[in-house]
Amino acid sequence: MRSLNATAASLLGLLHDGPLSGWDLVEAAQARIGNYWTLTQSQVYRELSRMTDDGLVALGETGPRERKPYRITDAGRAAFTTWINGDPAREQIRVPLLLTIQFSAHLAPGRLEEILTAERATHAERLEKYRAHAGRLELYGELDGKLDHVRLATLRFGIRHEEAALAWFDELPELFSGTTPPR
Amino acid sequence: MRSLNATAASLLGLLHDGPLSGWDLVEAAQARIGNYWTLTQSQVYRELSRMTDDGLVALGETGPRERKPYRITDAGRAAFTTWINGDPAREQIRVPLLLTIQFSAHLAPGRLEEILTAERATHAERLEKYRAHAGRLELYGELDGKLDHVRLATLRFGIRHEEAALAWFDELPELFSGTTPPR
DNA sequence: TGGTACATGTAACATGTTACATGATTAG
DNA sequence: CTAATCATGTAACATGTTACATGTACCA
Repeated sequence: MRSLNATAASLLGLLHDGPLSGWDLVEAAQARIGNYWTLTQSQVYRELSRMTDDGLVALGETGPRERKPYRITDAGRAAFTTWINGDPAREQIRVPLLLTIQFSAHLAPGRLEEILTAERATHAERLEKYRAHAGRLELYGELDGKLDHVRLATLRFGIRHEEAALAWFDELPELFSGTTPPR
Repeated sequence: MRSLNATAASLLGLLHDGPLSGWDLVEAAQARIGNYWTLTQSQVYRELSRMTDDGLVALGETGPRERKPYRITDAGRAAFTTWINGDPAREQIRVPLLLTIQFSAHLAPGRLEEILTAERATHAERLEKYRAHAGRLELYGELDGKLDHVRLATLRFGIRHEEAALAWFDELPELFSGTTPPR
């Protein structure tokens, strides 16, 4: 049996909480793992039919609006458990902005500053979004005593990284000013 | 004319400094942009033959060991300039470890700690590597007065992010301990 | 009754990964 | 002379992206 890829495994992970249609899965993935894992609707349907062939999920009765709920099978649960207990794959590192900087000698005058300003703004927005979300989690956690640690942990990862990005943007002018930093 | 992808554009960027063979390009890419952009040897040869067809690079005389130097053409330079002046693409966010955490309820006992320890170590190693590299750059910069700002800037990005990662690893136990952090 | 959100899916293509096959040159 | 490194390339496949086609149900 072919081993799972991270995207397929994530869908199985989401299906542990109960049957979901392809559409539901896209929504759930966006909400639960969308901050650090992207998948498209197209991929979801592809993985679902593949996993159906492999017996990892099974199709339920078609509901209203052609809704087709998938549920995880025992084989699916087994495959998922194997996958999750393996070593996580290496992080993907793909930062187009750093390519722009690497080759910034070829930029039109003023263009670098323009790009940096725009990029900094999107990072600042993301940070705000994460902080607001984390704040809501903590608030509800205090109210009902059931803090969603897992969600909070992944959010904190995003927060740390966005803070790092902003700090970097802010030290950039100094780096480019030509003064060798004291050691 | 089809527009460039970031990988092809990077190769053109590297070719601005003079003709390079496919092999050279793999090495150069690894050294210059490998910290935040991955490409395989296979991709390099594919992009080179595509760009040759499109007239963006041209093949020189075969040298020793079947060495085939490619040089950038005027069309290549034009395509590159257009590409680099465009908005950088969105960052890729793919963090398998966060999937592991999201679904950590399904981990075998003790497995989460094991994984976190291993992951933290690889981040710590990367941080050390980046710091050492940045230190060398700064040292040479002081000696000959020509500090490589661009290289240093991209390294600092990596350093900031690895520091963020380590700080996150270190706050994790507290997050999981169940105490709602004070606001 | 008409627009919006729900819902499924395919097609075509781009990009990325892994494995393999082949030969040239150099260093020990 | 032989192992390592240099060097090119193909094949097969996996994954990701974009665009399109189709139809359903709700709600204003």
